[in-house]
Amino acid sequence: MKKFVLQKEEPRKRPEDYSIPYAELLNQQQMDAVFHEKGPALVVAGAGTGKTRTLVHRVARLVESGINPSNILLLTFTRRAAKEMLRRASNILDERCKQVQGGTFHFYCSMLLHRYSDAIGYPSNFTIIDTADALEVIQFVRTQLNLHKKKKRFPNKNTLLNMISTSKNKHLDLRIVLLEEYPQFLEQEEKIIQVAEAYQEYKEKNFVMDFDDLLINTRDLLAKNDDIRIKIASRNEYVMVDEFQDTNKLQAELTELFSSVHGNIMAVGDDAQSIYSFRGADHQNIMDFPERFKGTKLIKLEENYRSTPQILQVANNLLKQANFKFDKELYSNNKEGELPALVQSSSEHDQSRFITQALLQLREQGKELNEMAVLFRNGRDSFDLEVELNRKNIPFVKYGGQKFTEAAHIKDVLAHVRVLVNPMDTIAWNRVLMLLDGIGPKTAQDLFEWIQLAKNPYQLDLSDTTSKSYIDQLKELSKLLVDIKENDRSVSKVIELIVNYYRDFCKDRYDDYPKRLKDLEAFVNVSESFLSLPKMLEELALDPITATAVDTEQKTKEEAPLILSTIHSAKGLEWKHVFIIQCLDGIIPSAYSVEDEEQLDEELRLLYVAATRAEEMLYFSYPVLAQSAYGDYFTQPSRFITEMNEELVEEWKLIEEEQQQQLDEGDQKQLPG
DNA sequence: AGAAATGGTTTTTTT
DNA sequence: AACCATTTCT
Repeated sequence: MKKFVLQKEEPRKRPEDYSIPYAELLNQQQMDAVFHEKGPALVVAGAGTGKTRTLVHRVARLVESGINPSNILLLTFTRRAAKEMLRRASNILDERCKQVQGGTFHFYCSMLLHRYSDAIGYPSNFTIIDTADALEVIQFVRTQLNLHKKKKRFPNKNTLLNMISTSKNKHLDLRIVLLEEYPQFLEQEEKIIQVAEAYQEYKEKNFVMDFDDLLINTRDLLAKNDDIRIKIASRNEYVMVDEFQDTNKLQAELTELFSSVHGNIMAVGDDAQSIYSFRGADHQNIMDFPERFKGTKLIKLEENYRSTPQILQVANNLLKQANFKFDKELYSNNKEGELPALVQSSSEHDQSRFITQALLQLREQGKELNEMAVLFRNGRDSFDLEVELNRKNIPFVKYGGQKFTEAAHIKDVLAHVRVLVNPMDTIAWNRVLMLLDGIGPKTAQDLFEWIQLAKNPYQLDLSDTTSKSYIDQLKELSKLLVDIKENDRSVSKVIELIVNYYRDFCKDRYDDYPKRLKDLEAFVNVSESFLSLPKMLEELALDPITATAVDTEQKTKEEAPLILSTIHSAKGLEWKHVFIIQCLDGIIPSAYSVEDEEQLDEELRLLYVAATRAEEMLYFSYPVLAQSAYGDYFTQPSRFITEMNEELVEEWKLIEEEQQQQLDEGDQKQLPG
């Protein structure tokens, strides 16, 4: 027998043992995070302090040290963020980094639940409903319960879903939620609870889960089945959670469960950037982390590499206004810049003119459009600007506000897909049938009862009711569905057929149909990238198309577009020039938050997040006059801006060209000879 | 009875 | 602009 001696492999511990020169690329605190070995760690990272950079290098370092990439779990706020980080890690190391488990809590939970569906009594092909679907279910059970016929106005479906979701995310009784947050609806408590129960029942009967269910059911799965928990957590040798300040209590619990075998958990976040409490996020999670995970190593990243000192001064000054103080002061060794601008315009439209012209001027100076961004509190705050940008042919993409896949016309098309994928989908059939003339909630419901019993749910010949006005339309629909079912076509071909069928409905229903028809064409193109109809539905639910509109044809040659974004959707991103528009009291802070100190603080953090996106130059802009249905009225600039130390910003005055010329002439007259 | 039209109210941010 | 409740139409 021959002996072969295996050398003992020294675990790589010190930076010098690695091929990547980490010490040259990172500062000391970042190094501490990247080289943190075992046990829990909390990285408190201020805006622009290289948080993402640190996570990316930590992934690379762990993989390089020999950890199997699929035993690393990286949880992020969006799937896009996870993909981007793994791409960057692959760039600095190699492709192995792409095998790191990653994504949102919802995505990872969905994966686990599909795998262990038996344990919770669901079929493995249960479907996920997004917010818009959930709203339709609420609407459906609401009409079924026939709750109206009361002088008192019943909460709308959005409010109802918010109530239900809050009670689940914060683990409170629905009554308590009503008492604390919706006292105006307390009178209707019984009926609201009825809706909540009917909603829950619908989901269980139809084997669907909403976003909250994904988290709750995973928590229950792991908490009640120790064998499954150990199996899953054993695999998660290293767990990292990004944006920890925006996780909710459930997610904090899940974090603990996921890492419960190895205990190697690193959370990264910034309590000053917590902006999702409306969704149940609890920035207390950051403060509680060291208690939840005993022996936590605390690492603080404090040097900002993103912005000029002038921008940071403004950001720091904003935070000082908080009712509940932060112990935070960003500093930077970056080179000096200009004072942030405070721009007052006479109207919203003049504001749009200013932004557009300023953008064009910057472009002439050689700046790329995609180095600039316009940020705002609400999706609608950019409507006027969008019109102006279109007029000036400035290409832009908008993030936040209504998503592409949430628009009614796209939902209509998708409802046909859902009917084809699952003929028992009540809500989808409802939507499809109610498009037809003469079919309302009741008839749609009756037809669905019939469909449930039919041999072929797509063969809609109800020969005995020929007298009905909608019978011909029903035949058309049936022809489409049967045809798609019987032929094996590509996803995009199917979408094209549905769009062709739907086009006339679109024209009838919407005045702005040209725009919507364009969206439909774009959707046919987008659908090419999906492998199957069920996969498409799943992907779109967990990772919806975040832009508001999608280009019909990929205009590859054209320049990279300007970014318009809600502040919420701008999280984690950065641009050289950042314009924050509609800085008005009532908008930011939102009128709904001014009563409550904590909510007011969140609005302040929102403005802080917006301001810290800027690298070179920051502009706050607001109009003094606003239009409403009843006429124009004067507005107040945001209290956060008026309370700011005025030396930190420079006021810009907008002057019309003619006025300027008159001024010039006036000046000349005063000049001697 | 049930669909469509009309009038008055409310309107955030998103996985 | 979307939504809810009520009124009018088929």
